[in-house]
Amino acid sequence: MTTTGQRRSPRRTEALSRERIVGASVELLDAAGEGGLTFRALSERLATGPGAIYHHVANKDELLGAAVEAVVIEAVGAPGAQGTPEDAIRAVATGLFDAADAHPWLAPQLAGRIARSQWGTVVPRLFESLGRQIRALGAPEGAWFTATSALLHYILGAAGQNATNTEKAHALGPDTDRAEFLDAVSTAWERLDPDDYPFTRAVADQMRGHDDREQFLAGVDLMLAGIASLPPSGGTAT
Amino acid sequence: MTTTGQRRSPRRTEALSRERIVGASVELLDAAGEGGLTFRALSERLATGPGAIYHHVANKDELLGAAVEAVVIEAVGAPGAQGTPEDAIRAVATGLFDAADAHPWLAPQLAGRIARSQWGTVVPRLFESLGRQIRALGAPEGAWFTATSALLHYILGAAGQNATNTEKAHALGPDTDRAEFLDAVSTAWERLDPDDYPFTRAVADQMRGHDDREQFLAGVDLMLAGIASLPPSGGTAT
DNA sequence: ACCTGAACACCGTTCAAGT
DNA sequence: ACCTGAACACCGTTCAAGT
Repeated sequence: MTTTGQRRSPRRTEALSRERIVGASVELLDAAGEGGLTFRALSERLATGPGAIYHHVANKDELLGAAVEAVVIEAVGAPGAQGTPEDAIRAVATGLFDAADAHPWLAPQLAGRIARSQWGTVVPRLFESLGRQIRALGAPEGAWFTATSALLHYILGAAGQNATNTEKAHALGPDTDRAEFLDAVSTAWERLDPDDYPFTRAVADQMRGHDDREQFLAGVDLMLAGIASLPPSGGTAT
Repeated sequence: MTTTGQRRSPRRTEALSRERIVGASVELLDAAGEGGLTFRALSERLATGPGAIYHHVANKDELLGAAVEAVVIEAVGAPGAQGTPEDAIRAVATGLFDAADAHPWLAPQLAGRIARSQWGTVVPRLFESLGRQIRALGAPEGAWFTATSALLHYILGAAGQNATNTEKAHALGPDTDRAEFLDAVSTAWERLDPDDYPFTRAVADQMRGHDDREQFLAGVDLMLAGIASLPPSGGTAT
């Protein structure tokens, strides 16, 4: 009957909750990569035993999925995008691009989950927000599904690749920046066998000195151009 | 080089080799999924101890990478494609599509490896064979890299998704075929909240009764249309 | 109801010892 | 050089026991 709330207050500093567990998981993943997320490391960080976590989360796969969702939802947020459909699509794309860059474990995780159709709530969300804009763009109805999933696959794939470039550049040493790393990659490409890899060699120089974000958005625009070029209706004849 | 040679024949049924190990790994992955590949299960199948494998393979990650490569190389094979560049691209695409369908672990593995830039020898190979055709298509040089990686990301993403559909359909029971499974998915989509998911609901009906391979190739054609619509040169202005 | 933490059934990997 | 297989240092997960 003392103090403010007179319900027996928890003695522990903070009660365990799914939210707190997911938050700590994201921190662990950011700090130590995918291998860093362990029920033991997690329970130590939360000052409990490993078994306690199972009261809030079914298993590790669900926990990883929840971490993915938390990060993606924070990144793309509310649909409140203004401007043209193209702008709205670019906003979703850059949101994922930046999130993948900030959380290097994100893109491989998300790509793997999509490939396994473990969609959770986040894939339908992304699909929906991209698809609405494709519809607004006036794409023929028969192409909606194809165009939306092509766009989503590209965004995730390219965002992930960029994130890994960042990571590998850092791994080469704190002084090494992206440009230096990309230069190393394109030099390696230029050393490929001219008979087996003529195209890759020809393209190697394009990697050098190109802004990744710009390259990424050029890819998005390429897809938009493809969509815009579709005949106005009934593409999927049978 | 078979038994004919009279060099002291090994007493064991067959000497261990990287090739045999990779072959057994693919069998294990096909039979029991990604979790089925274990150094213990593998060594049992090969009638050795787990330690023996390390004489031919550095670690599990390399082993998985080798399994991916073996399957992909068998699928897309030699570049000897004839016909138009479009046909050659479709040949690579359907090769990967079928391989992903036959080996459900392939697409998630490959997607994850690309996202982590663990390219091995197979990603450059795919990149090269797709890129050559994009060049042959007359795409502007500034778009080669972007167009090729967009195409590769789409192919892997969509092929993986299809493979999972096959798997999940089988999991529902041997009698359940794809059409039945896709029907269940689109019914679920139609039950989504009309306020939050208007687009996904609108698209749900398209899933029903559509041939997956056809849908997949429609996506490839969409990308080709985007590439064809590019201005003839110097797209990447700065 | 929630938490504890020892215990279980596995892993990948190593390494002395064999041939 | 190649193989053996016990041993090591981990995992995710469970579960009796506590509060």
